[in-house]
Parts: sequence; C-alpha cells; structure tokens
Amino acid sequence: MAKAPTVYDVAERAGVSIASVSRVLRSPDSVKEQTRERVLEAVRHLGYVPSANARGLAARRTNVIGLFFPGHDDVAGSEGQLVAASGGVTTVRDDPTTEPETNNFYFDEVLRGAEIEAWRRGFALMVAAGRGASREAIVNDIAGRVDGLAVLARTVPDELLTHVARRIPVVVLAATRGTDEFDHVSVNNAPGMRAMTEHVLGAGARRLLYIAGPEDSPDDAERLQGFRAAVDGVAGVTVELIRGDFSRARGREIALGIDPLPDAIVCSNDQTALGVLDAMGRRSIGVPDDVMVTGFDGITAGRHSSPRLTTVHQPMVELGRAAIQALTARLDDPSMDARSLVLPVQVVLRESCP
Amino acid sequence: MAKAPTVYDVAERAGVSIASVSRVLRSPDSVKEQTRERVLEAVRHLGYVPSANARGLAARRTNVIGLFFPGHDDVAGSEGQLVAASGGVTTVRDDPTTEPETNNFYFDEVLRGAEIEAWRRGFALMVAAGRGASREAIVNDIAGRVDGLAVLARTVPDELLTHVARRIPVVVLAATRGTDEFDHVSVNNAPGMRAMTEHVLGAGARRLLYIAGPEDSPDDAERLQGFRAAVDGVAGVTVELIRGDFSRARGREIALGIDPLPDAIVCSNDQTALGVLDAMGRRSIGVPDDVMVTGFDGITAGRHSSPRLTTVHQPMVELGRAAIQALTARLDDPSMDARSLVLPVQVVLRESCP
DNA sequence: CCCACAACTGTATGCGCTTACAGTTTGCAA
DNA sequence: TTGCAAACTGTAAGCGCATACAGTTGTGGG
Repeated sequence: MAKAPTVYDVAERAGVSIASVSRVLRSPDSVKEQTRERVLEAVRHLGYVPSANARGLAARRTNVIGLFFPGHDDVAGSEGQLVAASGGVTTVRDDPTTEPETNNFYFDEVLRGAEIEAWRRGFALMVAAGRGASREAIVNDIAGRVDGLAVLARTVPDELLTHVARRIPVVVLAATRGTDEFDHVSVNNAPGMRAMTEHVLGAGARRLLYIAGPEDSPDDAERLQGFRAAVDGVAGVTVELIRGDFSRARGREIALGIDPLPDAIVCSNDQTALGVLDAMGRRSIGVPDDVMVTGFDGITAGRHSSPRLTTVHQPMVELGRAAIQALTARLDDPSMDARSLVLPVQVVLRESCP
Repeated sequence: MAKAPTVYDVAERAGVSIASVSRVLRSPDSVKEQTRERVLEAVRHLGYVPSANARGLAARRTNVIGLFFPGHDDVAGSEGQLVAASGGVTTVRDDPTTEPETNNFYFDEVLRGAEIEAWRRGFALMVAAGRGASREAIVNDIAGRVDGLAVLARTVPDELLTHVARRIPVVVLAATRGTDEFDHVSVNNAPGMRAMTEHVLGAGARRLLYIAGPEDSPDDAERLQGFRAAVDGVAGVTVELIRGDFSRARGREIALGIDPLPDAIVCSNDQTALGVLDAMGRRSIGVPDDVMVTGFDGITAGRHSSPRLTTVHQPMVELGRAAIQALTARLDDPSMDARSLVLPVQVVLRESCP
C-alpha cells in the first residue's frame, strides 16, 4: 500500500489522458477498443481502484444508502480488547435459566432486504446502529456519506431527521405517517392483529390476556389498537392487558406468574410469545389445549418451537427492500409527494392456536 | 433539498472564512468561542451536513470499513417490484413441511460485532453480500469506498483480494492463514470439534455418524480434521461420514434416512444438528437416550430446541469485532507483519448430549 | 507606548475524479 | 485528392473540504 495509484498514474502508463481512463471505467463503449485495452492493462498492472470519494465529489452523489436502526446499545463485554493470544477450548454445562438474549432477528431481516435491494439498484449500503447519546453525531455523520437514509421509527428525534432531510431524502420504517414530511414504509399492524384476535375468538377463547410491548413503540400501539377493535363489543369476552418489553425473558416471566390461566394469550410479538411457550412448557400446561398462544412478526424461531407458533407474519425482508425502493424513487423524482406504503401481513396458523 | 449547503454557504452566513468553519467542525477548541457560536448557528440554520466525500478526499481517508460476505445469492421473489397498493391481511395454515429456510444467523452475528466495533472506533460500516458473477465488481466498488476490508473466507478469489490489498488492508475471516499475505481472524475449529467429539466418546458412544458441510468450506475442513483427531486410534469406534450442506433441511433429510441408528450424530454446524433433531422428533426417536446429537456454532436457536442442543459455541460477535480491530491495527501500522488471530471456542453441554 | 509572542483567522492549494467543450483523427463520399 | 461528419481524445474547470502557511489581532512585559 505504498501509495494508491490514481487516474494520473494509470493515464501515464497507458499513454492517454485521465479523461480516457475515466471513460474506460464509466462508459467503456465510448472509447476505442485498443485504447481501452491499454487502460485496462494499466489498471490491472498498477492495482488501480478508483476512489469513491473523488468520484462522489465530482459526480455529486455517493451511490450509497444508509440504514439506521436502534442498536444493541452497549453490549456487555464489548469494552475489552481482544487478547492476541490464540485458541483455547473450554467446556461449560449450560443451565437453561442463564440466558444472554439477543433478539434482533427483526433488524437482521430488514437489513437483509435492504442489502439485496440496494445492490440490485447499484447502491452500496451503510449500516449504523443507535448508541444512545452519540446518536445525533452518528446520524449526522452517516447523512454526509449517503444519498438517502432509511431510519427505523422512533430511533431518531424528528428534529434531527428534519435537519438531515434538508440534504438527503429520508424514509421512516415501521411507523405510519404522522404529520411529518417523510416517506414511510410500514406493515399492516392493526388489521393484522385484529384478524389474529378474531381467529382466537373464533377458536372459542373468551378470557384473553394481551401482552403488549414497550409504550414507545408505534408498532405496538397499532397492534394493541387492532386487538381492541377485535374484542370491542363482543359479548362475553374479558380482557386483561400486561405490558412486556418485546423480550422472550419478559414473556416467560409474565407467563410463569399467570393464575388463573386465560383461554388465550395474545402477544404483540413473537419473542414474547416464545417466552410464554417456554413458561407453559415448564409449567406442564398444554398449548393449545389448556391455553392458546399467538405472536406477531413471523420470525424463524416460531416455526421451530414446540408447539409451533401461530403468528402474524410481517414481511421484514420486504420492508427493507421497500425502504430502498422508496428512497431511490425519491432520488429519481425529488418533487414527488410524500408517500406512505403499508405492506400486507399474513396470519399464519400453526399448532399453538390452530 | 434544493441544493445542499456547503462550507462556503456556512462561512458566508457566519461572516468567516471556510477554514474557520472547517475548524469549528474538526477541532472546536482552536476557534474563539464567539466565532464558534456564529458558525454553529449558521450550520443549524442552513441545515448543513458536511460532505463525507469532500472530507475524505481532502483527508485521504474515508473512515469507513467494509464487510463482504457470501450472499443469499438471488433470493426468490426478490425480482418483483413492490406494489404501491396498501395493506391487506391474508391467512394461511402453515404446514410444517413447507419451509423457506434462511440460515444466515452466523453472518448476522458477525455483522453485529463488526458494527459495534467499527462505530466504537469511529468508523462507519459498509456491508456487501456476494452475488455470484457481480462479485468482482462489488468488491472493487466497495474497495474504493473504504479504508479497510474484511472478507469472509472463500467468498472472494485470492487474485481479486490481492488486487484490492494494494490499496487497502484486507483481513480474512474464518479461515486460518495459508500462504497469503493477509491478516486472518478465525476460531479454534479443529480443537473445538475434537473436544466435542471426545465428550461424545466419553459419554459412551462408539458408532458415530459425522455430518459434514460443503467441501469448499475451510471451517468445515478444520472441524472434520478435529473430529478425525478425536476418533483416530480409539479402540472399538466406527465412523460414518455423510456430506451435508450446512442447512437444516439437509440435516433433517439425512437423519430421516438413517438406519440403523448410530450412538451419536456429530454435526459440523448447528443448523444441520437442528434438522437432525427435527427428524428424530418426527421419528419418535429419543435424544439423547436413543441417539446423541451435537452441533457447532452456538446459534441462539440451539438454546431453544427440544431437547436443547449440545454444541461448540464460537464467538461470532467477537469474530466481527476482531476483524475490525485487526483492520484498525493495520491502518495504524501498515508495516506490521501479517497476523493470524484464533479465537477460543466453548463446548456447551445441553440435553442433546449431556 | 512599543515589541515579542500567543492566539486566532484568512488565503491558497490540492485531494482524485467527472464532464463540458474543444481539438484531433478517421472513414468515406465527392 | 479534398472535405466533412463521425468517432474519438485531450484540456481544463470544478466538486467540497482540510490544512500549511501567512496574516491579523490581542496580551503582557519592558
């Protein structure tokens, strides 16, 4: 890495001007074959890789899209420096009760979708996760690096977004549009939960427990609304609501303490529902015979639990893709009206509430 | 987004030179308080976000690190354009046998680790996944955008890496060092599998089935080597080897056809082992009583299977972090000798092979 | 009140590329 | 041959910022 070669080096070796080098790389057909060959030879010989910075500066676009989501704030143990010492094998017996939980499946999938769509459209993808206080700096930083930014709802104050949006288009994920000026992409939370709940009622459940997520989640709020719409006014239905935090551990904890048992436990996400299943297993309570359980999200783990989890599947990969599409659409036509795209969901019936 | 403001705009509004604007942003202390305030006011007022391209060009570094890994090549259904129509809820009954599998947990974790460490060290993270043929173009593209590149083993031809490495440092993940000049970060595959296998033997198993991964996986090769080291020369042990592909589906398929049953099935990754557990469940064969099952990776799903999966846990998040650390170390001192870091693994005993 | 020096600010240059425009070559009809 | 359009190539001007260096202002000592 003595000194990265530049267009000038390539041009010199190929005996052409830097404009020709640039042309060979950008629009090969506009250059005579013979010249092109000489340039490409020089590129290979010198190990030339064009600087995206210079390119971006000259072309006034980076061809990068940013994705910002709430982060694993500061992960335990992430402080340390890794020792350089190599190898080692230890053995532990894993007690089911010790459980460092990571439940970012949701973001992983969104990210996957975004990654796919971004590259398909010729954009690179930059990811950033929100660390509490430094969030503002990070968002600003990333905003300077990209042509467009997709942000997960509620992770960034509107004021910051507005600031950033003066420079690049911003699309907000997983929140329906309020009064802001951004494009939005979300899923059909309320109708999905409503349909799920109606299925539960249809299966004969009358005494329902609803385990909600954190109060500041707009997704959760919409799901709760859908749940209420389903139960409201239905004769003979009683409802209890407990607030969880979307985690498996909390779901389990709540379910371990439930007494008497309701007919059905409707959870506002899958992780919570899986925790409930764990608890029922431990309490030797039959699902769905003694109590039905449902989730929301459609994470892979729900297909492999026992019993398998009935849930509302939301298209997470599609969500990521849609975000990129919304962004590129706006880049193509900045004057477009702000749009709000709501993706369909699917009630998936499995054994936990057949 | 009429026209993004630049340093010049900010300087003009604040009544200072562009150098002062730059200073306020880069080293605030070198500017008189009063001036600083004026500049910051202008920044806020104009919605100024500095261009990372210009900054990178001038400073000769991007402060971005790239992560390249094998991709979900072309995902089914990813061709379509999303309809702009909103909403919708459908219901399906999910048959356990239909199963679109996504098993990138591994990469998700590595990515998480890399993301954390990169931002901690003041770098942004750019991710790219390998699409078959366009791989070369993608790697070249991303190489022009970053200060350093982490690449998952075997996903990129050495020749390409060498080309790229002339411009920026490259670290290869999950493969021990061969004769190349790159830094490497990997995990202790062979000793880990050896220890796992010895545990299996210690539990009394004598007829073993080993389900390997794809032939081109260096990780898999090392694990197999560890397995062989453990069984070699142990009296009375018989071994059969079947090659899988690291997928859950393939693991299940293989396990459904096994007859007669061995004492233990040692799998070279968790997904495969989970597939084996699925199959045993369906065949009503008791695990670990009738057959023991072990995996390798330590993915979350293994903690929630039934029975819970005994496995060798590899520190995937740490792997990602270590990659970034290796990269930044080399950026700090490019003349350093190529290093190879091997991370420790942990045999985790759970019910599938206690 | 002057001067040396510190603290601060401005000027000017270049980072590596794209691209409008001007200049040169080529092919071919006249 | 000559002339001219088409095809190609070169020249030069930025893109928005960082920073070396020069210039300006402010401070305290003499």
